[in-house]
Amino acid sequence: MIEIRDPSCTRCALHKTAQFVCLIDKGIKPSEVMILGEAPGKREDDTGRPFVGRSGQYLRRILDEHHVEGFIGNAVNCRPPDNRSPTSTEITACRYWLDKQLSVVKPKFVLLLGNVALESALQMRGIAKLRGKPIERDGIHYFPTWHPSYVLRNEWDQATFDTDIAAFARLIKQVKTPSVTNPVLVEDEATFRRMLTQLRGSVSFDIETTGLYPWKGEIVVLGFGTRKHQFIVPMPISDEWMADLDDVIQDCQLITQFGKFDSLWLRVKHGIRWTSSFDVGLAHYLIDENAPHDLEYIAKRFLGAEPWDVPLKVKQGHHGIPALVEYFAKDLHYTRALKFVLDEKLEPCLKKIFKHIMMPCVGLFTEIEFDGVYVNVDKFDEAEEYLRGEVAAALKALKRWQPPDTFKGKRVIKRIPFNWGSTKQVGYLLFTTLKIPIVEKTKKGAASTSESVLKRIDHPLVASLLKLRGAQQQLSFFIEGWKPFLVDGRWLHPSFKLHGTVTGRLSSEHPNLQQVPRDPRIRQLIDAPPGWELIEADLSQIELRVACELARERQMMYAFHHDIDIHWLTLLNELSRTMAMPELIMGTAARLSNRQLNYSESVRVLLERGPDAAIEVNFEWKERRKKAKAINFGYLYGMWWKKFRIYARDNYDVILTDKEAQDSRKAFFSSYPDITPWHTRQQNFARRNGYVLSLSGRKRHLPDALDPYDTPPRAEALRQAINAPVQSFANELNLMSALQLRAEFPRSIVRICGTVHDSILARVKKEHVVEVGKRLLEIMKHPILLDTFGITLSVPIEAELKVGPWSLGVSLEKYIKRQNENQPESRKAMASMPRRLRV
DNA sequence: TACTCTAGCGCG
DNA sequence: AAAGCGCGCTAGAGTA
Repeated sequence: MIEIRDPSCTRCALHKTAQFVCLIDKGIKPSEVMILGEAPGKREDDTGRPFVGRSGQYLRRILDEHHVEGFIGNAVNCRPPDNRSPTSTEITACRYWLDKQLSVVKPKFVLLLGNVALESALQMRGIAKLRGKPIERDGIHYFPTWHPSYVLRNEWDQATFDTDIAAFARLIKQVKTPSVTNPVLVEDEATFRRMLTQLRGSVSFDIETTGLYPWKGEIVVLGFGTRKHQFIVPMPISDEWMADLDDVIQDCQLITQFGKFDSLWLRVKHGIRWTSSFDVGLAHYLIDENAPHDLEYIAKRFLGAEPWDVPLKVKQGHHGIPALVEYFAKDLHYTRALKFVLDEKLEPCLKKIFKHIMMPCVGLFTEIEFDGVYVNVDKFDEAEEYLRGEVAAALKALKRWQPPDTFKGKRVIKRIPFNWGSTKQVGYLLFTTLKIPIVEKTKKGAASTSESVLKRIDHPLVASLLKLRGAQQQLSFFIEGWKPFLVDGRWLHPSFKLHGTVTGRLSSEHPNLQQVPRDPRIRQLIDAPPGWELIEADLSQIELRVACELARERQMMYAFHHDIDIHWLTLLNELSRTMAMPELIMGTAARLSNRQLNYSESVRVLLERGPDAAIEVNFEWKERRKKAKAINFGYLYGMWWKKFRIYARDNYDVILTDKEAQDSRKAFFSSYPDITPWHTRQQNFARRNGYVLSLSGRKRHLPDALDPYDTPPRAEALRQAINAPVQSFANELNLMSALQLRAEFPRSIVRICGTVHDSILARVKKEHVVEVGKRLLEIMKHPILLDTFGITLSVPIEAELKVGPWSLGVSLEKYIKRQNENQPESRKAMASMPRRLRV
C-alpha cells in the first residue's frame, strides 16, 4: 500500500476552492483493473472520502453486478466549484497525478467514465461516439463509457451503461483467458478407449449432421468436450463402439447447446437416449430472452470469443473431417465453458424454472418429436382432392374477370400470365382496371387486397377470390406443406422450439403443429393410429384466469368460483349496460324459465343458465358470445377503441360508431374494476425496472419501458408488460401438466404428440383412455410442480378433454357412452366414472 | 441461382 | 416511430 497524494498540491487553481485537495484513495496497490472517474463531487469533498456520492454508489453497484473490481481513481482530484466539470487546463495539470496512479497500479484494463476521463487518459474527446469500443494503447486496454452521473440523470440509458460494463467485464475475461482447444480425432481403437476413460462428470456433447430432419439425413460426427480435450468421432461407428460409448455417457452430465436436436438424432438413428443435464442455449434464453441464442453470440457475450463459424458445407462434412475439426472443437469447448458461466448467472427463480421446467422439457420434447403425430392418410387424400376441386372451381368462376395477360411493372419487361395469387396483379386489376376505389393501403403504400378489404368491396369477383385464397392456402400450407415432412407416408414429427418466443411459450415448426386450422377438414387429419385414441386436453380460458389471479379481479374471481362463463358475463354486462336487445334477452329468458320476466331478471336468468342453454334457445347467442371473447382479450391487453371498431367490423360484421366503441371500452373496465389498477402496477414496475416478472419468476426484459418520453416503442413495451406475465405463466402451467402426464404413465400407454400453448395433444392406448383422461384433467387443475414453485392460486383452474380425431373429439362421458353402445360388455368403464365429470 | 423481405393468413 | 400480445409458413417480388 502506497500513499501518493499531496494535500498541498498547487498544480492548478482548484486547490483554492476545494475543501480537500488531492483526494486520491489512500491505499494504492497494483491492480489489473482501474476505473477512472471525473472529479470529486460535493459529498466526496465534504467527507474527504472518494466515491461515496450517489453516482459513486451507483457505479459500485453496477461493477459488483458484473464482478468487476479494481482501483478507482479520478482524472481530476480536487472538486471543481459550482458542480462544473474540470476544464482542459485542470485536466492537463492533474495528468501528473494520473501518471503517478498508473505507475503504481500498473493496470492492464482501464475503464474510462465520461469525457473527462477520456481526455485525461487518451487525449480524445467525444464519448458518445467512442463509448463501448475498447482502445488499446501502450499495452493497456482502455474502455470508454458514460459517466455514471450522466446515466443517473438519463435513466433510460441505464441499460446501455449496463451492457457497456458487461462488455468491459468480457474484455477482461477474454484477454485473460484466451480460448484453447485441444482436439483429438477418434479413429482407432486405442484412441477410442482412451476417450472412454476420460469421459467423466461434465462433458459437452454436440453432433454435426447433413440436415435438420433426422428422418432425412445422416450424422457426420459426434463430439465430446472435457476440460482438457475435445474428442471428435467421425460417423458411422460400429455398434460395439456405440454401445460402449452409451454405457459411459449414461454416467456423465451432458452439457449441450440446444441438445434436444442432438438427442433426437441419436434416438432416431441409433435408438439411444442421451439427455442433457445443462443446456447452454436454454439457460441463455432465460437470462436474456431478447438476444440471439446461438453459441457464437453467447460465447462472444460471456467469454469474449471471436467468431469461429464455418460454412454449412464444411459442417456437413463435404470437405472432409479435418476441415471441420477446429470449428467443432470450438463448439465443444465453448459449450462446456459456458455452462460454468451461465450457471452462475442464473438467478434463483430462473434457476428453478431451468431445473424444473426447461431441462425436463428437453427430455419430454425429444420424446414428443421422436414419437410424432399420426396422419389419417385416407382423409388426407380426400381433403387434397376436395381442395383441388375448390381451387379449380374458384379459378373457373374468376375467369371472366381475368385480363388476358398483364405486364410486369410500368415498362414492358415480359409477358407473364395473370396470377390470382399475386397481390400486386390482383390489386392492379381491382383498383386500376376495374377502377374500384382503394380501401386501405399496406405498410409500404401499396393498395391492400387483404380479406378485410375484399369483404368491403362490392364486386361479384371477391367471393370467388376469397374462396380461392382459402382453398389455395390450405392446400399449400397443410397438404403440399406437410408432404415433405411425412415419414412412412403417415407420421409427422413437428419440432418444438423451447426458446421460440420472448414470453416463454414454445413455437413449433417443420411443420408448425400450432397453426393447424380449426377447420375440421384439415384438423381431423391429425389422429391416432389403430389401437390408440387421440386426446386433447386444454386449460379453459387460462389466460383470463391467470390475468384474474394477477389483477386480483373480484368480478372475474366471483365468476370463476361460481362457474359463470366469463365471456358470457362480459356479454351480458355489455348488453345490460344500455338495456340493449330486449327482445332477445327477455325472449330467451322466458323460454328458459317458462315465464315472463323483466329485463334485469332476464339477464340474471341468462347469467345463471349459461351460454349453452341460451344457444339452444336461440343460435344468435353463439356469435354474440364469440364477440364477447374478443372484447375480453382485446381490452384486457390494452386494445384501444379504434382498433376494436375494426376488429368488430372484420370479424363480426358489427359496425360500431366511435361513441359506441368508446363506451364499450369504458364499460369493460368499469365492470372489471381491478383491471386498471393492475395495468398501472405492471406499467409502473416496467417503467422503474425495465422488466416485469411472471408468477414463477420468469423475467421479460423491456428496456424501452425505461424511456421517460411517451414514444411508440415505450407504449408497446408497456402493453407487453401486461401481456407477458399472463402468457408466460399460462404456458408454464400447461408444460407442468405435460411433464407430469409423462411422468405418471409409461410410454406404452400414453405418448404426447405436442402442446399448443394451453393444450396437450396425446395418443392413448384405447383400453386406458378413461383412466388417463380422468387423471390428466386432475393434473391440469393442479400440477404438482405448482407446489415446488410455492405457488398457490386463488382462481380455480379448469380443464377440458376431448377424445377422437382432432376437432372431432368428444367428452369422456360421450366417449364412454359410445363405447358402451358399441360393446355392451364393457360396462365397467362406465361404473368407474363419477356421475358428472368436471370438464 | 439463392437469398431476404412483405403481405397475407393460420393458430393460441 | 402509435396505440391487444405471442408465433410460423407460403407465394410473390425484389435484390445480389
